[in-house]
Amino acid sequence: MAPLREDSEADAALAAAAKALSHPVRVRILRMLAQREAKMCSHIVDEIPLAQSTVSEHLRILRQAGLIRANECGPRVSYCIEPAALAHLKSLMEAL
Amino acid sequence: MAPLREDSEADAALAAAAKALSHPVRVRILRMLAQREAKMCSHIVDEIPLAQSTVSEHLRILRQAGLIRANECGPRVSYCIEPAALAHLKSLMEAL
DNA sequence: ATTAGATATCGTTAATCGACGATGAACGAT
DNA sequence: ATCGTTCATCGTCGATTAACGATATCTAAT
Repeated sequence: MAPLREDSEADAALAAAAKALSHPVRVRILRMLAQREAKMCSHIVDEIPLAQSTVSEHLRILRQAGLIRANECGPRVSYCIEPAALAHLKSLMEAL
Repeated sequence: MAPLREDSEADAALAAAAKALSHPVRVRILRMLAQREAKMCSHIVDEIPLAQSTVSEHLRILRQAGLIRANECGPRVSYCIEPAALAHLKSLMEAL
């Protein structure tokens, strides 16, 4: 029942998460969100010297990796950490 | 004395390490090296279905990121984990 | 000196990434 | 109904990545 190479899924999962963290701006965003509970997208854009569309793209990557979650409140969107995903990533790293 | 954005270096360091881990083959290589003490390059090539030059390139990336070390023994090269770098990476991850 | 084996490096190609401006969709306020 | 704000998506462009085969280097052995 076990796959031929039992670690290959964990390899892919860790690589995918690492890829999401492989850009300094995304690490910075994650750190921002880890400190305070949640942040409006516009607030994040204000603190990062990049175009709004670029920041939005980084947020999309973090979101698709499952590391952050978006909460829509009217026209605004607030982002927060997804604690379970972050914990999972940390455990994958520890297992190395 | 502290820089304006005190975390930017840690951001860059974590992003760089994550980038080195952002490919499943590199995760797999790191896992192989973490299990046994060291492995010959040829042994790694044998276990991975990619061209020798491609595996060598992945090894170079891991080496330049400081995560592994190469020991030349005659015409052979054996690779092993760089424990301090791995520990540093883990602590950067934990700090998230 | 030649050969064989083991690696690293080079050059190329297709694919992916990072950044941007422009546009579009959703919503609240006027 | 229109407007302004907020955010996501699209199209584009240059830069980077991943993979390969071919080639160069280095050493041990013959």
